[in-house]
Amino acid sequence: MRAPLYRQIFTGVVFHINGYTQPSHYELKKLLIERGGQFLHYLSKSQVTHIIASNLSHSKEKEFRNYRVVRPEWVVDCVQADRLISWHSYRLIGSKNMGAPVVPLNIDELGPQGGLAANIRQENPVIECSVPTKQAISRSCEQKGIRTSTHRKSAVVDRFGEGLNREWVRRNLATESDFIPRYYENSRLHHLSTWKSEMKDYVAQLRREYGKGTRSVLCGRRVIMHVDFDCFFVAVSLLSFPHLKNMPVAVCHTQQHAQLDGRGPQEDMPEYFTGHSSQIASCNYAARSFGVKNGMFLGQAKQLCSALATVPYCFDAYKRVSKSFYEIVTRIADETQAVSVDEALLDVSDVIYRQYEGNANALAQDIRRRVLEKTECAVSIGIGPNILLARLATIKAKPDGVCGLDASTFYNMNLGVRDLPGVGHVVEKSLIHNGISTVADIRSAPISRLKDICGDKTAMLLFNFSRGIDDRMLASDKLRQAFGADIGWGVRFSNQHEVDDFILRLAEEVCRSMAAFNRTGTLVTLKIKKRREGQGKPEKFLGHGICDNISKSASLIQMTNDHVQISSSCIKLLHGMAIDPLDIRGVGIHVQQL
DNA sequence: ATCCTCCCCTAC
DNA sequence: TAAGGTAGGGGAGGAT
Ligand SMILES: Nc1ccn([C@H]2C[C@H](O)[C@@H](COP(=O)(O)OP(=O)(O)OP(=O)(O)O)O2)c(=O)n1
Ligand SMILES: [Mg+2]
Repeated sequence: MRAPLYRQIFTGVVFHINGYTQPSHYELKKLLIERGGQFLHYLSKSQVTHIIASNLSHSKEKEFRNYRVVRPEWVVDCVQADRLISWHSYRLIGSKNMGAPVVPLNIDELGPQGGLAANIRQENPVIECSVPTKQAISRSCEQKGIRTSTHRKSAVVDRFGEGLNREWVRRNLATESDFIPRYYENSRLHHLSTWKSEMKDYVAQLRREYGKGTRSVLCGRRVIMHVDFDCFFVAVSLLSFPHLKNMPVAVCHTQQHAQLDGRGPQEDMPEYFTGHSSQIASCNYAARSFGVKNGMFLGQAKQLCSALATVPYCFDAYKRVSKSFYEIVTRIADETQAVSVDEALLDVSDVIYRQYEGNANALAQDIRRRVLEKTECAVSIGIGPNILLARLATIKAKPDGVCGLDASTFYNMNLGVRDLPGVGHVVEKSLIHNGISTVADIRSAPISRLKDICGDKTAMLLFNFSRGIDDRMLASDKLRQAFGADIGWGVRFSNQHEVDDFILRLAEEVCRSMAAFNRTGTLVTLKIKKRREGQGKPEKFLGHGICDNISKSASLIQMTNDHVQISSSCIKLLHGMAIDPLDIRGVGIHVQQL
């Protein structure tokens, strides 16, 4: 075998060339391959390490946003220097000069070729791909704890005036060692997700206790009920603040809950830090009459309703009330599906005949009375021949009522597309863009057109929904298919070590949860939220702002829920992504193939 | 055809 | 001060 003619400087580089280039396609390919590079004729996103292009169309730029896109001069200069030069100053997309180093290629991802390691280390000798040990982390935490003037924590990099170096802001960043438990304790969305799983389990347990068998589903007309608390968080929190009951009220995080303790703002603080971007989890109907909505920022809500009162979260009480609620409905219904902490679907097809002479309304009022007596909170109930119509009936039932809905009444409701479950703001927009804004419009559109707009499955679902048809059964207790943890708040890193540290802690979180359910898996996915080029301070304080989402997955050799294996695999995945730690605004770890 | 990877969307 | 999580349905496009 002959020795290669050139030093194999491009070993491990898998490249794809896009569009017209100078030097030509052919010349670049020759230069790269002769020196150990691997050429992909078609872009394979999982394999490619570099995309070479001189200019990109708008859509290609979007598509390639998360890849190393370099100008052809990089190849020429590497050849000239006879070594692999850092690609960063040859970036075609994004800033040409980034302040901080970017992680090297992940050599483990690229296969067994031996020659690459030396090259990579040359390209960036500082950063090693390694899993921090427990000891290393506790050591680093000890260091963080020291607050003498000589050992002060180094400054956080604050490029966008987010106030990251204010003492109280710093204490709430993801780099703090107790960040994850503290954050989870206060995150409503985390609680919402956790409770959903817990309530599914609780329903399964109650059904065993109550001796409920699987319903003989196949035949006959169904009667489905959709039971949902009215402004759940507010209703429960107001049990502790009954004097506010008739005022417009919202549940949210804010220091000031002013009307409770009479305190005003602490001191002169820019608006960005004073709760204007606190989200309203739930607001009552008095507040809604001003246009206030769940999920809205407090600042915006206050503009609509200056008298809006705020009350704090009472997470323990929400869970307590929810359990009481599920005890009541699970005992009564033939079949129960937990939809969320405050919402259940019931199949009552048999029980209304066995105990209520076919009077669904009487059963519904019975449920409402029992829940009110037990929890002091109101539920509304929608009744229909299927899940869709029961859900839509609930809209009419609220607040504090019951409503039945059949297909013919549904036809006359003149609903907008957004009212259908499964149509969110994106699908709504593309439907409206195509001249379809109401349920009646969907009904008169040919299925082929719907398929073009929103894909086969969704089109079929909407086609049926628009005619009041929904054959879905209540979800039986299916085994959970995935475990994950995502955090997109307070995530600000100043160096690679902090990122690796956080990934280890997040992996521990996922593994803890898997162990609790006695489950293992083989497919690990790392999701990163990366600040989009050109974006500065997020709209929400310490939030993720507008990001590109990047995910990469890896198969493990064997089933596991071991955090060392999972975090090390994630750290390898991260190093294959070429992301500046300063741009990371969110991290998620998921395990599947359980 | 069907699977796999890397996404996007929705709901609470 | 704020606490923008997550499971599951689904699609595009390449690999098998
Ligand atoms: N953007 C949102 C939506 C909901 N929730 C929480 C608080 C709600 O109280 C609970 C239940 O959500 P619902 O959609 O059922 O809303 P409500 O129960 O508050 O009001 P209603 O059901 O009367 O419309 O979930 C939240 O935190 N953030
Ligand atoms: Mg509700």
